[in-house]
Amino acid sequence: MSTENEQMLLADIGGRIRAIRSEQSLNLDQLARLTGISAPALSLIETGKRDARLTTLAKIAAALRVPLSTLLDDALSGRDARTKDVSQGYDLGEYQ
Amino acid sequence: MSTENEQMLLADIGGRIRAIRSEQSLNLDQLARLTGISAPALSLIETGKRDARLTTLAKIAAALRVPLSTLLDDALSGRDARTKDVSQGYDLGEYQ
DNA sequence: TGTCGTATTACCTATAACGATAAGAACTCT
DNA sequence: AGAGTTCTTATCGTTATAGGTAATACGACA
Repeated sequence: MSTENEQMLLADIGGRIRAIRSEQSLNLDQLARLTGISAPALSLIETGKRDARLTTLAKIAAALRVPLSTLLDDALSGRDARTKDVSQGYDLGEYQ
Repeated sequence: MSTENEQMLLADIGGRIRAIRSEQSLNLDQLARLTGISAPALSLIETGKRDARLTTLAKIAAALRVPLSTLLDDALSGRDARTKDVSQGYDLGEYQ
């Protein structure tokens, strides 16, 4: 998986977190205390510079009181999943 | 956030991945080649013993051709998010 | 210009993910 | 019992997350 797509995914989800946080008028320090994640770490995640772990995202979702799936909504992950390709690369034929 | 809840979250999502993989009649080696993630790593994730990174989950979702949100669907993250508590702990009053 | 609030970036250390490989368990066949 | 397939567990090396702290932008506003 190209690092480019990963960057877009992280930036997309980070932006979504920031949007929700802003809606709730929380600053990074406040969210840091609510989640137990440091403000610098949150900043990296929101700006798409860090590839957070699942439980880290779950803490953020819980603090923002939104379902985890909302954060990932449909980020460019399995986009076009059912329709066509997965932007090349994943072809069973080569292996099985 | 209690480690107990995290374990349940990881186990829940891992089980969901395994279910989808089984539906598609893929074994761990095949999924490993599709994702670029090693079979042992996939095993740990599916059994809830590893806290995977976001891009790792995205690779799995892409290989299984399902949206990322499907994997997390409503796992016990922001469950009851809008209704009541978040199973204690996250109370703005204490901080702001 | 200076200050306040907020966010970013840069160190550091500890912990954990991840790949690779190998070894072990479990289960079904003949 | 032995062979085959699938999954699990363990160990090792590399790399990245995450917290802490401090320093550095970037605003707005008096």
